Amino acid sequence: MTVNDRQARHMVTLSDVAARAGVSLATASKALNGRSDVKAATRERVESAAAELQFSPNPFARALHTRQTGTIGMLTSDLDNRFVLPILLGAEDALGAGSTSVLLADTRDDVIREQHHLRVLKMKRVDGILVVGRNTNPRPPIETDGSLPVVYVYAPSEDPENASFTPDNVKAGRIAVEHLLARGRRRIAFLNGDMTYSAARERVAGAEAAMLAAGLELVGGANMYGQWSEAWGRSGALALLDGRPKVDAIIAGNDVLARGVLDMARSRGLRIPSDIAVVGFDNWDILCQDSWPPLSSVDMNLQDLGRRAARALVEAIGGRPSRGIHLGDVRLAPRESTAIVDLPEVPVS
Amino acid sequence: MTVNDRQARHMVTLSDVAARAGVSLATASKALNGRSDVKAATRERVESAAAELQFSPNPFARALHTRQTGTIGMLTSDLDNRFVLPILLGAEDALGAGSTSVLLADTRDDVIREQHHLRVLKMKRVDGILVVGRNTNPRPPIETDGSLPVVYVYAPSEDPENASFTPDNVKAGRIAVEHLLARGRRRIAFLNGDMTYSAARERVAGAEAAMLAAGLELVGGANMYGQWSEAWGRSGALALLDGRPKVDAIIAGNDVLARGVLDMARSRGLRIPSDIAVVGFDNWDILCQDSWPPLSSVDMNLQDLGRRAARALVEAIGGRPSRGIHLGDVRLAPRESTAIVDLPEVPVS
DNA sequence: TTGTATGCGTTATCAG
DNA sequence: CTGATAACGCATACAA
Repeated sequence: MTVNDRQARHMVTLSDVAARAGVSLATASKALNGRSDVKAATRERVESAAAELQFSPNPFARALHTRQTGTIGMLTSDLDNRFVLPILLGAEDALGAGSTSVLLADTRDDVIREQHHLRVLKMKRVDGILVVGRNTNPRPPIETDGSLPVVYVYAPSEDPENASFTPDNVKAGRIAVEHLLARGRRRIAFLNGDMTYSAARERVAGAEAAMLAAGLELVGGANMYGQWSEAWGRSGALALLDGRPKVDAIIAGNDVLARGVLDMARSRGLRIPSDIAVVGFDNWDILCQDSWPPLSSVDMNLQDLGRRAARALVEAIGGRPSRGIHLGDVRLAPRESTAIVDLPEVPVS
Repeated sequence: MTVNDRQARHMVTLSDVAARAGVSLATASKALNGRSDVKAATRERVESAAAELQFSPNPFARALHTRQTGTIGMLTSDLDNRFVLPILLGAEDALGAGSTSVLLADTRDDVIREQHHLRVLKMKRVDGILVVGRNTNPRPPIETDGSLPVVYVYAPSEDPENASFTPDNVKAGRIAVEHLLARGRRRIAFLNGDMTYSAARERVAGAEAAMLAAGLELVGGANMYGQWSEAWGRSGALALLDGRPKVDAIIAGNDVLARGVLDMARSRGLRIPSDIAVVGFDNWDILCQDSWPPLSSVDMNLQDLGRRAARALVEAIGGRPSRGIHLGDVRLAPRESTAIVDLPEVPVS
């Protein structure tokens, strides 16, 4: 159980395999790595010897030579953030399929900690680094000597030369509107979250553009910013529900806000979706799937984003770097809060 | 940017440091590692030389020798699970302070994947493994040859000889009741989640014991099991609210259920907490902090649990293994849903 | 096609 | 106190 015991335990090495196969160490190495020319029969002998001994090459001895560690560093600014999880999952997914593994480092959004972890990751000789932001606001690039492949996810790098993967928030806003229009809604309001988030600004921009394209305007305009809180969702909704013109749909800047909107709408005696439709963003299952009623939401496809970013990193490590901002696709997850209902004919405004 | 470039880049090695300090390789090594006796002046020279050259020892060369990799594996059955995050965070916290880093592996709760990842982790020569379960149900131990230190978190190992860290769900149930009793509530019901979860069974057991200790009984008994869903929270609450005797407090098996209870209570025109108090478990901020009203909840202290487990693993790696199930402390996070109010005098039952 | 010898960057064991 | 020197496990020119 202790380290000493493990040290004592003889790990089977390549020499053991070679001995068992009756060949030299070099031949065993070549056979196992598919190098050079090795007689098929010999290779077979070596391989079965390796299998019988359950040989697994010591990655450190190998790394000493190849300078490839089969490990990438994941620098996340805030692990305790629901958005990083699916990204991490996707990355782990894409990498784990190969044999590269993920070294995790949480910086707590702290510059000092970030530099510390960066140093540690470099020390561990990671093959590349995935930088995961806590929101989609562009962030300053990490300091490297340029020799280490880096890919940014969620929060893109401020340097457009770097490779970044971030969700398409503009499109997200657009498809929210298009979904509601398709459901026959016309008097749509956009209750937004914190203005300092580019996600908030881009989502409403996309929504506004889609409304314009349909010859409509957002009820209450495009500047209903507040906080990412249910409380603001409730109070914002209250203002909208009591205001004029009457809205028949509210797009909330994210699912948390949408929950507040649902609560307030119900408490005002409105039926959802017949009186008013509600749609959120992020498609956070815990908030959407089982709310009253279940909430339609735009899914930002974060897992896929993480997967793509990880793949790009692997490519970069392989010498095929990518550049620029890659927008991740998004899609709407329809639920009861925007279900089709027979709407009464109402004159516009 | 490519691998070749990096290979070309000359990494400063210990010989460089030694040369610059004008000492031998061996002396430099000793000086830097505080080994053996080295003259203070010499050590100083070596250290400054190392600093000037920004020397960082190649961990692979080192691992080749010491058999210690400074890396632990984290085998999580379900990364996309809110409970693993704080645990991971705590572990990362405890480990990152030293220089051990975390190799992440998500098994998707799949036996095949688990074995695969286990193999990979062993191949990468991790110093130890932290196994994080998706719930607190005991799980079968992972297959190792016993030479590798393993610590189980959240889901304890079925083998009592292994080291496990799991939250104290019994105590959690108890303090929920004690909190409500202290707030003057007497007719308390426990609306529970999925019966197959030991967390559900233990929480209600703790609650029941605490009621008994106060000479009371749970309204509706200890068997109101259902699902971990808001829908069940709503329908269960409906039954309780319309039933007899009238309850003045509902303990929900977790925060999700509690949200359903809140929704239903409000929709029945009840005021919270004056008419009825509600308390949940897990203290999931997104659900508790900003609900209507904010929800009191028992915090399972997962981050601390992760931290403790990680420390135990480090100890085990150092040759001081621990054994058995360690219960993590829990505490109540009071919010408005159980705030003190002037309760009307009511006869019991 | 196979084997020999050498080096990768450290640490550890000995002599000096 | 310091310095050669031998491992550690593997990959690879080069020789056979």
